[in-house]
Amino acid sequence: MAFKNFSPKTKILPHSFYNRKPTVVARALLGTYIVRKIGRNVLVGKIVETEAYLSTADPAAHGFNGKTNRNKSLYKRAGHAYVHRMRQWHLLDVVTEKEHVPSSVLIRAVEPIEGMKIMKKFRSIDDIQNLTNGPGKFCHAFHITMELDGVDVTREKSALFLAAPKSALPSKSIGVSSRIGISKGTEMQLRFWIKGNAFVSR
DNA sequence: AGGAAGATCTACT
DNA sequence: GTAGATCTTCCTA
Repeated sequence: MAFKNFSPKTKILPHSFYNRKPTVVARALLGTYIVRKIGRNVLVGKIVETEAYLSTADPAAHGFNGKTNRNKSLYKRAGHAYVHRMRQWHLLDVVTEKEHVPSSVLIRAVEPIEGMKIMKKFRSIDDIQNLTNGPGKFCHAFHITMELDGVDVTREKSALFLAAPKSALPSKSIGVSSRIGISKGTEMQLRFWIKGNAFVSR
């Protein structure tokens, strides 16, 4: 597989990376690479915006009212994908903390790194700026569907996994605000993004 | 059964 | 800045 902007030798993020508080993981995920394999094609994006969801202490978290058929992947071990639908869109979380604790980090936006042609095809648009700068748009561009719900993202053979950046992001360059699009838990400062990055959703 | 709610997006003013 | 499209799940609002 030929890459221009991404080395496939980059280290995959292990289970221990995710097995921490969602606030810690949400910050640590900024600048990491998300890799989506579709047949012979590979899409790569750099994560530039995340939100933390805090298990049963957080009224905006999907696990707040307990386990259902829809959110059951949230209760898996850290490092699994939780995919759900929001109207006609899909949204992607990665599960954090230990098994049976429904905390997670929502991937809100990425910067396209590899496979932009395919992303454009999935999105049916040509504007790179508008390809992945929101949680629904990103999942559309990366063809993240319910098939990926519950997938282990710590395995390189999975259709979806995450890889570490070359160098860590200085904490100075991380912006913090309240979360977007929710009606409860809006007072908590749980949204994080890379300051100045053009692919942050707003 | 049926309806409301929901971690969105686009197109309009 | 706001309205409307649109789809699945869950609870009876």
